[in-house]
Amino acid sequence: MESKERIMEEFRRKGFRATPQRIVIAQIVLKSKDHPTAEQIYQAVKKKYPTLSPATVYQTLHLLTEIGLLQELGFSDRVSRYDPNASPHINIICRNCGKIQDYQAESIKGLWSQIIMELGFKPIGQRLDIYRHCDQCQANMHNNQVL
Amino acid sequence: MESKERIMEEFRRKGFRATPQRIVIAQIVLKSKDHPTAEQIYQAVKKKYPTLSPATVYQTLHLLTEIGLLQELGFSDRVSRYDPNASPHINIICRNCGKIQDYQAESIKGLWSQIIMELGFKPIGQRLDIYRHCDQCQANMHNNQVL
DNA sequence: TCTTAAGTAATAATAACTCTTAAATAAGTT
DNA sequence: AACTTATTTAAGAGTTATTATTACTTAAGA
Repeated sequence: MESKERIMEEFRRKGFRATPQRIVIAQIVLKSKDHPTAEQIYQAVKKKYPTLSPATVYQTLHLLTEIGLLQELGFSDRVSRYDPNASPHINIICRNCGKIQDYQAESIKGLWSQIIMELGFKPIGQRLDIYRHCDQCQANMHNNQVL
Repeated sequence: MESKERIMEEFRRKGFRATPQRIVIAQIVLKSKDHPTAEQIYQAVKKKYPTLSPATVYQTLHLLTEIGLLQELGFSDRVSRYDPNASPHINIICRNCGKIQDYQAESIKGLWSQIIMELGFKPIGQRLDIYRHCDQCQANMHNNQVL
Protein backbone atom coordinates (compact mmCIF):
# COMPACT_ATOMS: atom_id res chain seq x y z
CA MET A 1 0.00 0.00 0.00
CA GLU A 2 2.97 2.29 0.28
CA SER A 3 4.88 1.80 -2.95
CA LYS A 4 5.05 4.70 -5.33
CA GLU A 5 3.45 2.65 -8.09
CA ARG A 6 0.59 1.51 -5.91
CA ILE A 7 -0.11 5.08 -4.82
CA MET A 8 -0.04 6.43 -8.38
CA GLU A 9 -2.41 3.71 -9.45
CA GLU A 10 -4.76 4.53 -6.60
CA PHE A 11 -4.92 8.24 -7.48
CA ARG A 12 -5.51 7.61 -11.16
CA ARG A 13 -8.09 4.93 -10.56
CA LYS A 14 -10.19 7.53 -8.75
CA GLY A 15 -9.70 10.11 -11.48
CA PHE A 16 -7.02 12.27 -9.88
CA ARG A 17 -3.57 13.11 -11.19
CA ALA A 18 -0.57 11.42 -9.65
CA THR A 19 1.65 14.44 -9.05
CA PRO A 20 5.05 14.22 -7.31
CA GLN A 21 3.74 16.29 -4.41
CA ARG A 22 0.82 13.96 -3.83
CA ILE A 23 3.02 10.90 -4.08
CA VAL A 24 5.56 12.15 -1.53
CA ILE A 25 2.87 13.21 0.92
CA ALA A 26 1.04 9.91 0.50
CA GLN A 27 4.20 7.88 1.00
CA ILE A 28 5.07 9.66 4.21
CA VAL A 29 1.65 9.53 5.81
CA LEU A 30 0.77 6.02 4.69
CA LYS A 31 3.90 4.53 6.16
CA SER A 32 3.67 6.54 9.39
CA LYS A 33 2.91 4.72 12.62
CA ASP A 34 2.33 7.68 14.92
CA HIS A 35 -0.68 9.45 13.41
CA PRO A 36 1.11 12.69 12.52
CA THR A 37 -0.41 16.16 12.31
CA ALA A 38 -0.55 18.08 9.03
CA GLU A 39 2.28 20.27 10.30
CA GLN A 40 4.47 17.25 11.07
CA ILE A 41 3.79 15.86 7.62
CA TYR A 42 4.57 19.24 6.07
CA GLN A 43 7.90 19.41 7.90
CA ALA A 44 8.82 15.91 6.78
CA VAL A 45 7.85 16.54 3.16
CA LYS A 46 9.67 19.87 3.04
CA LYS A 47 13.01 18.11 3.49
CA LYS A 48 12.61 16.39 0.15
CA TYR A 49 10.50 19.09 -1.49
CA PRO A 50 11.35 22.54 -0.10
CA THR A 51 8.97 24.56 -2.28
CA LEU A 52 5.89 22.60 -1.32
CA SER A 53 3.12 24.62 0.26
CA PRO A 54 1.12 23.78 3.39
CA ALA A 55 -2.08 24.17 1.38
CA THR A 56 -0.99 21.28 -0.81
CA VAL A 57 -0.47 19.11 2.24
CA TYR A 58 -3.95 19.87 3.55
CA GLN A 59 -5.51 19.33 0.16
CA THR A 60 -3.73 16.04 -0.39
CA LEU A 61 -4.61 14.75 3.06
CA HIS A 62 -8.25 15.49 2.37
CA LEU A 63 -7.98 13.74 -0.96
CA LEU A 64 -6.45 10.67 0.64
CA THR A 65 -9.24 10.72 3.19
CA GLU A 66 -11.82 11.00 0.45
CA ILE A 67 -10.49 8.01 -1.44
CA GLY A 68 -10.43 5.98 1.73
CA LEU A 69 -6.70 5.57 2.34
CA LEU A 70 -6.67 7.73 5.46
CA GLN A 71 -8.81 8.63 8.42
CA GLU A 72 -8.76 12.15 9.81
CA LEU A 73 -8.99 12.25 13.59
CA GLY A 74 -10.18 15.58 14.98
CA PHE A 75 -9.29 16.59 18.53
CA SER A 76 -10.42 19.26 20.91
CA ASP A 77 -7.18 21.21 20.44
CA ARG A 78 -8.37 21.66 16.83
CA VAL A 79 -5.32 19.91 15.39
CA SER A 80 -6.20 16.88 13.29
CA ARG A 81 -4.08 13.75 13.14
CA TYR A 82 -4.04 11.31 10.26
CA ASP A 83 -4.42 7.57 10.63
CA PRO A 84 -3.41 5.32 7.70
CA ASN A 85 -5.17 2.36 9.28
CA ALA A 86 -8.74 2.27 7.99
CA SER A 87 -9.83 -1.02 9.52
CA PRO A 88 -11.49 -1.14 12.96
CA HIS A 89 -8.84 -0.75 15.63
CA ILE A 90 -8.23 1.12 18.86
CA ASN A 91 -6.28 4.37 19.07
CA ILE A 92 -4.43 4.53 22.35
CA ILE A 93 -3.99 8.25 22.93
CA CYS A 94 -1.97 10.13 25.51
CA ARG A 95 -4.07 12.97 26.94
CA ASN A 96 -0.90 14.87 27.77
CA CYS A 97 1.35 14.76 24.69
CA GLY A 98 -1.21 13.58 22.13
CA LYS A 99 0.86 10.66 20.92
CA ILE A 100 -1.19 7.84 19.43
CA GLN A 101 -0.45 4.19 18.97
CA ASP A 102 -2.73 1.66 17.36
CA TYR A 103 -3.93 -1.42 19.13
CA GLN A 104 -5.27 -4.25 17.04
CA ALA A 105 -7.19 -6.29 19.60
CA GLU A 106 -8.44 -9.71 18.55
CA SER A 107 -11.60 -9.08 20.56
CA ILE A 108 -12.56 -6.10 18.42
CA LYS A 109 -13.59 -7.97 15.31
CA GLY A 110 -16.21 -9.98 17.14
CA LEU A 111 -17.47 -7.03 19.08
CA TRP A 112 -17.67 -5.02 15.96
CA SER A 113 -19.84 -7.38 13.98
CA GLN A 114 -22.05 -7.86 17.01
CA ILE A 115 -22.64 -4.14 17.40
CA ILE A 116 -23.38 -3.73 13.71
CA MET A 117 -25.95 -6.45 13.97
CA GLU A 118 -27.53 -4.73 16.97
CA LEU A 119 -27.59 -1.36 15.25
CA GLY A 120 -29.41 -2.53 12.16
CA PHE A 121 -27.41 -0.44 9.68
CA LYS A 122 -23.99 -0.62 8.10
CA PRO A 123 -21.61 2.10 9.37
CA ILE A 124 -19.42 4.02 6.93
CA GLY A 125 -16.63 4.28 9.48
CA GLN A 126 -15.67 4.17 13.11
CA ARG A 127 -13.30 5.59 15.66
CA LEU A 128 -12.32 3.89 18.88
CA ASP A 129 -10.16 5.92 21.26
CA ILE A 130 -8.78 4.97 24.63
CA TYR A 131 -7.21 7.78 26.65
CA ARG A 132 -4.36 7.44 29.11
CA HIS A 133 -1.13 9.07 30.14
CA CYS A 134 1.73 7.41 28.33
CA ASP A 135 4.68 6.05 30.30
CA GLN A 136 6.88 9.00 29.39
CA CYS A 137 4.33 11.64 30.41
CA GLN A 138 3.50 9.76 33.59
CA ALA A 139 7.20 9.82 34.50
CA ASN A 140 7.45 13.55 33.73
CA MET A 141 4.37 14.35 35.80
CA HIS A 142 5.87 12.50 38.71
CA ASN A 143 9.15 14.37 38.40
CA ASN A 144 7.40 17.73 38.32
CA GLN A 145 5.45 16.94 41.45
CA VAL A 146 8.63 15.97 43.26
CA LEU A 147 10.57 19.07 42.23
CA MET B 1 -27.28 15.20 38.19
CA GLU B 2 -29.07 18.13 36.63
CA SER B 3 -30.71 19.90 39.54
CA LYS B 4 -29.46 23.35 40.41
CA GLU B 5 -28.53 22.24 43.91
CA ARG B 6 -26.63 19.22 42.74
CA ILE B 7 -24.67 21.33 40.24
CA MET B 8 -23.83 24.00 42.83
CA GLU B 9 -22.65 21.32 45.21
CA GLU B 10 -20.48 19.79 42.50
CA PHE B 11 -18.74 23.08 41.67
CA ARG B 12 -18.07 23.92 45.30
CA ARG B 13 -16.86 20.47 46.17
CA LYS B 14 -14.08 20.92 43.60
CA GLY B 15 -13.19 24.36 44.89
CA PHE B 16 -14.95 26.50 42.28
CA ARG B 17 -17.61 29.14 42.77
CA ALA B 18 -21.18 28.36 41.87
CA THR B 19 -22.05 31.42 39.82
CA PRO B 20 -25.42 31.87 38.07
CA GLN B 21 -23.70 31.75 34.68
CA ARG B 22 -22.04 28.44 35.43
CA ILE B 23 -25.24 26.97 36.78
CA VAL B 24 -27.32 27.90 33.74
CA ILE B 25 -24.69 26.61 31.32
CA ALA B 26 -24.30 23.38 33.28
CA GLN B 27 -28.04 22.81 33.45
CA ILE B 28 -28.44 23.21 29.70
CA VAL B 29 -25.54 21.04 28.62
CA LEU B 30 -26.02 18.32 31.24
CA LYS B 31 -29.63 17.75 30.27
CA SER B 32 -28.93 17.89 26.52
CA LYS B 33 -29.31 14.74 24.47
CA ASP B 34 -27.81 15.91 21.18
CA HIS B 35 -24.21 16.77 22.03
CA PRO B 36 -24.46 20.49 21.29
CA THR B 37 -21.66 22.77 20.11
CA ALA B 38 -20.44 25.68 22.25
CA GLU B 39 -22.28 28.04 19.92
CA GLN B 40 -25.55 26.16 20.33
CA ILE B 41 -25.14 26.24 24.09
CA TYR B 42 -24.35 29.94 23.94
CA GLN B 43 -27.50 30.65 21.94
CA ALA B 44 -29.63 28.65 24.37
CA VAL B 45 -28.14 30.32 27.44
CA LYS B 46 -28.45 33.80 25.95
CA LYS B 47 -32.24 33.54 25.98
CA LYS B 48 -32.24 33.40 29.77
CA TYR B 49 -29.10 35.45 30.30
CA PRO B 50 -28.61 37.99 27.48
CA THR B 51 -25.43 39.60 28.78
CA LEU B 52 -23.48 36.37 29.02
CA SER B 53 -20.30 36.21 26.98
CA PRO B 54 -19.14 33.37 24.72
CA ALA B 55 -15.85 33.25 26.63
CA THR B 56 -17.78 32.31 29.76
CA VAL B 57 -19.43 29.46 27.89
CA TYR B 58 -16.08 28.09 26.71
CA GLN B 59 -14.54 28.51 30.11
CA THR B 60 -17.41 26.78 31.87
CA LEU B 61 -17.47 23.91 29.40
CA HIS B 62 -13.78 23.35 30.04
CA LEU B 63 -14.41 23.47 33.76
CA LEU B 64 -17.20 20.90 33.51
CA THR B 65 -14.89 18.73 31.45
CA GLU B 66 -12.14 19.09 34.03
CA ILE B 67 -14.37 18.04 36.90
CA GLY B 68 -15.56 15.06 34.93
CA LEU B 69 -19.18 15.98 34.21
CA LEU B 70 -18.64 16.38 30.48
CA GLN B 71 -16.63 14.96 27.62
CA GLU B 72 -15.42 17.24 24.85
CA LEU B 73 -15.54 15.61 21.44
CA GLY B 74 -13.24 17.22 18.88
CA PHE B 75 -13.99 16.87 15.17
CA SER B 76 -12.12 17.56 12.00
CA ASP B 77 -14.21 20.66 11.28
CA ARG B 78 -12.62 22.07 14.44
CA VAL B 79 -15.98 22.49 16.18
CA SER B 80 -16.21 20.61 19.45
CA ARG B 81 -19.35 18.99 20.74
CA TYR B 82 -20.09 18.27 24.38
CA ASP B 83 -21.28 14.94 25.69
CA PRO B 84 -22.79 14.77 29.19
CA ASN B 85 -22.59 10.98 29.18
CA ALA B 86 -19.29 9.98 30.77
CA SER B 87 -19.79 6.22 30.85
CA PRO B 88 -18.62 4.00 27.96
CA HIS B 89 -21.13 4.27 25.14
CA ILE B 90 -21.24 4.63 21.39
CA ASN B 91 -21.71 7.97 19.61
CA ILE B 92 -23.65 7.43 16.42
CA ILE B 93 -22.60 10.36 14.26
CA CYS B 94 -23.91 11.59 10.92
CA ARG B 95 -20.98 12.42 8.63
CA ASN B 96 -23.18 14.87 6.77
CA CYS B 97 -24.99 17.00 9.35
CA GLY B 98 -22.91 16.13 12.42
CA LYS B 99 -25.86 15.11 14.54
CA ILE B 100 -24.98 12.67 17.31
CA GLN B 101 -27.08 10.21 19.23
CA ASP B 102 -25.87 7.95 21.97
CA TYR B 103 -26.19 4.22 21.80
CA GLN B 104 -25.91 2.30 25.02
CA ALA B 105 -25.24 -1.21 23.78
CA GLU B 106 -25.39 -4.03 26.29
CA SER B 107 -22.44 -5.66 24.56
CA ILE B 108 -20.16 -2.74 25.28
CA LYS B 109 -19.68 -3.33 28.98
CA GLY B 110 -18.29 -6.80 28.46
CA LEU B 111 -16.13 -5.75 25.55
CA TRP B 112 -14.83 -2.87 27.52
CA SER B 113 -13.63 -4.81 30.52
CA GLN B 114 -12.12 -7.40 28.21
CA ILE B 115 -10.12 -4.82 26.32
CA ILE B 116 -8.92 -3.20 29.53
CA MET B 117 -7.71 -6.56 30.72
CA GLU B 118 -5.87 -7.11 27.43
CA LEU B 119 -4.28 -3.67 27.54
CA GLY B 120 -2.79 -4.02 30.99
CA PHE B 121 -3.52 -0.46 32.12
CA LYS B 122 -6.57 1.46 33.30
CA PRO B 123 -7.76 4.08 30.78
CA ILE B 124 -8.72 7.57 31.93
CA GLY B 125 -11.42 7.82 29.28
CA GLN B 126 -12.69 6.56 25.97
CA ARG B 127 -14.52 7.59 22.83
CA LEU B 128 -16.40 5.22 20.58
CA ASP B 129 -17.77 6.70 17.36
CA ILE B 130 -19.73 5.05 14.60
CA TYR B 131 -20.21 7.08 11.43
CA ARG B 132 -23.17 6.90 9.09
CA HIS B 133 -25.54 9.07 7.13
CA CYS B 134 -28.65 9.66 9.19
CA ASP B 135 -32.06 8.93 7.70
CA GLN B 136 -32.78 12.58 7.03
CA CYS B 137 -29.49 13.24 5.25
CA GLN B 138 -29.79 10.04 3.27
CA ALA B 139 -33.19 11.20 2.05
CA ASN B 140 -31.85 14.64 1.14
CA MET B 141 -28.91 13.16 -0.76
CA HIS B 142 -31.31 11.04 -2.75
CA ASN B 143 -33.48 14.04 -3.58
CA ASN B 144 -30.53 16.08 -4.74
CA GLN B 145 -29.36 13.34 -7.05
CA VAL B 146 -32.79 13.11 -8.59
CA LEU B 147 -33.15 16.85 -9.16
C1' DT C 1 -21.50 43.90 56.15
C1' DC C 2 -16.76 43.64 54.56
C1' DT C 3 -13.04 41.79 52.08
C1' DT C 4 -10.92 39.84 48.41
C1' DA C 5 -9.80 36.03 45.57
C1' DA C 6 -12.18 34.34 41.85
C1' DG C 7 -15.21 35.14 37.95
C1' DT C 8 -17.30 37.75 34.07
C1' DA C 9 -17.87 40.67 29.81
C1' DA C 10 -15.82 42.67 26.16
C1' DT C 11 -12.67 42.59 22.90
C1' DA C 12 -8.19 41.74 20.91
C1' DA C 13 -5.27 37.96 19.58
C1' DT C 14 -4.23 33.30 17.88
C1' DA C 15 -3.65 29.58 14.75
C1' DA C 16 -5.21 25.82 12.09
C1' DC C 17 -7.15 25.56 8.15
C1' DT C 18 -9.48 27.22 3.65
C1' DC C 19 -9.96 30.16 -0.36
C1' DT C 20 -8.32 32.62 -4.39
C1' DT C 21 -5.63 33.14 -8.34
C1' DA C 22 -1.90 33.25 -11.49
C1' DA C 23 1.59 30.13 -13.02
C1' DA C 24 2.91 25.32 -13.82
C1' DT C 25 2.22 20.61 -15.30
C1' DA C 26 0.28 15.63 -15.99
C1' DA C 27 -1.13 13.05 -19.41
C1' DG C 28 -3.82 12.24 -23.36
C1' DT C 29 -3.52 13.50 -28.51
C1' DT C 30 -1.19 14.35 -32.73
C1' DA D 1 8.54 14.90 -29.11
C1' DA D 2 5.75 18.77 -29.14
C1' DC D 3 0.81 20.35 -28.36
C1' DT D 4 -3.27 21.12 -25.64
C1' DT D 5 -6.00 21.79 -21.76
C1' DA D 6 -8.08 20.64 -17.56
C1' DT D 7 -6.03 19.88 -13.28
C1' DT D 8 -2.87 21.10 -9.78
C1' DT D 9 0.37 23.93 -7.22
C1' DA D 10 2.46 27.93 -4.47
C1' DA D 11 1.74 31.96 -2.23
C1' DG D 12 -0.61 34.70 0.35
C1' DA D 13 -4.99 36.60 1.93
C1' DG D 14 -9.09 35.28 4.48
C1' DT D 15 -11.94 32.73 7.88
C1' DT D 16 -13.49 31.34 12.33
C1' DA D 17 -13.61 28.66 16.53
C1' DT D 18 -11.31 29.27 20.40
C1' DT D 19 -8.08 31.58 23.80
C1' DA D 20 -5.84 35.48 26.19
C1' DT D 21 -6.13 39.93 28.35
C1' DT D 22 -7.94 43.18 31.42
C1' DA D 23 -10.87 46.25 33.96
C1' DC D 24 -14.95 45.61 36.41
C1' DT D 25 -17.97 42.65 39.31
C1' DT D 26 -19.34 39.26 42.66
C1' DA D 27 -19.62 34.85 45.62
C1' DA D 28 -18.88 33.50 49.90
C1' DG D 29 -16.20 33.17 54.05
C1' DA D 30 -14.80 36.15 58.23
